[in-house]
Amino acid sequence: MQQQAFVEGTLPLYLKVRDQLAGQIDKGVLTPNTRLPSERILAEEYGTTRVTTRLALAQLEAEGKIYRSNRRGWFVSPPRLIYKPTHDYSFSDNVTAQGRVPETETLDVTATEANPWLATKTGLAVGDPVILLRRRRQIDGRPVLVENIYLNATRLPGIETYDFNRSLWKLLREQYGVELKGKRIEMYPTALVDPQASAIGVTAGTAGLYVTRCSQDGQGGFIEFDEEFWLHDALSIQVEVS
Amino acid sequence: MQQQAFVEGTLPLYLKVRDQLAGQIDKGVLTPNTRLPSERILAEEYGTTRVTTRLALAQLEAEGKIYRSNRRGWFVSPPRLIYKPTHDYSFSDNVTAQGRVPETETLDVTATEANPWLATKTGLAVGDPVILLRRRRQIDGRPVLVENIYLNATRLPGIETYDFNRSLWKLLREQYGVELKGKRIEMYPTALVDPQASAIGVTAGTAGLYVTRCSQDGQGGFIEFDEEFWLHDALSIQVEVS
DNA sequence: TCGCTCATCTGGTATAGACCAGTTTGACGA
DNA sequence: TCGTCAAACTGGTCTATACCAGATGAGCGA
Repeated sequence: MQQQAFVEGTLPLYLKVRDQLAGQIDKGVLTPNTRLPSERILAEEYGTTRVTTRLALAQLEAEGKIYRSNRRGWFVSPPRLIYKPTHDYSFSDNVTAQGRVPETETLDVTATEANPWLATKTGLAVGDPVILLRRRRQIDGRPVLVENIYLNATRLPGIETYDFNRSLWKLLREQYGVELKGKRIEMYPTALVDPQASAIGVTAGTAGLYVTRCSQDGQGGFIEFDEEFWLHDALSIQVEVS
Repeated sequence: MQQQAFVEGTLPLYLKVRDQLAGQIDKGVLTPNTRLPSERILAEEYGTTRVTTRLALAQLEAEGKIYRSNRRGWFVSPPRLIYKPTHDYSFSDNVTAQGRVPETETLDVTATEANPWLATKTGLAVGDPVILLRRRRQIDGRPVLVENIYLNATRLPGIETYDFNRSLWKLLREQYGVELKGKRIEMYPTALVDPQASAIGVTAGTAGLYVTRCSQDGQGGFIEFDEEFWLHDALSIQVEVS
């Protein structure tokens, strides 16, 4: 992306503070996952108050340059994970391939039924049995997304008995002989609200990216519908068409 | 997306205000492009201060439910434009097809050279001649994106003389016989900073989506590299793979 | 050595003001 | 009737302060 044009002294104070900190990040003085000085100390350093300092920090957070860890402080954001939704099937493989450490936790598994919203998304009938799987996934120890996975219980009998802390894609292939083919992906930026915000451990209102993915097998049968809530600074999406 | 779970009275005040306003929007009491009451009036209504009220408004803004117009007030966001980057070539056609009114303004056209950053993105050599075209695009009178388009000046001689307030894709096809084929798309959520923020007419720090698109013709030759800065609440992206 | 407690540090939420800079509107005058 | 201009109103920025709740780490005791 282009650099911000230099602007003279009429720049608001909170943007001057932003520019100072952004400069230190870009120059590498502050490296990924480094903690910034506390808000009170920054306020004193720049001769202003916490409120104004927080404006500057919120700005950097919105740009994806820093993130906060609940009541522990502000940290420099690591590089974004490159995510190719049309190619990547395995979160773990993708994270590992980029030299980072993935982790997946299953939050809960529930047997339920398709509601009207899910029915329109998947082509199921309202009331069809589905398994709802909620997982949290981390990169280098930082939670970056939570996901709700709706599985076609008719097509995948007994799937709720397996271990979900591994690649779902491999499970489907090895246990059910399913090869995922077609995908319909939809995404837009939004803020994370509860319950997803607390599941990731961020405050409500943190910027995020909402991604849904509907997968089918080779015959066009519905297999799984995936709803992902990402931290907005954690990923960069790439799509190639030819 | 899922609804936020109901939480009891320990909810912070600014989230209660958020929920009240969000309810009015969801129920249709407040309709798209309606102005909200002013911050001072909302503060009085909810028995709190402007700072807290602004927290609630910022939260709704982050969710994409409302947007602000500089010193004119807060407004309810219209529906997101559905954008299929792999299929859609024409902004105008896409907006029109969704029953809305597009508008394109050319900000400036500059003859320049590929810098190292552009060279890696496009495959051009550093110093190769390019035309930089900056445009602003609106939906229903609201600016929703600015874009920097880098055109291959060698491949498209004299292109700087045309009218750019129309579809670039049609211009390329009709005047140069170019059919865009391959595309490499990259996008991530970030905040808009100057000069893009002022070009759209929002304050620096407004949430946005940064999209780049590199297009080639049928022979794989580089045609144009497009850098788009969208308001984050203005679009929903859809990608289909089979 | 290990576990617990508690002081201290962090950000999170909130109040109560102030002044500034664009936008809008309505009254006034030509 | 129409344009002008000033008042009123909007959000934008900022100060100064307060208290809360979760995270942390030092130190104490078993």
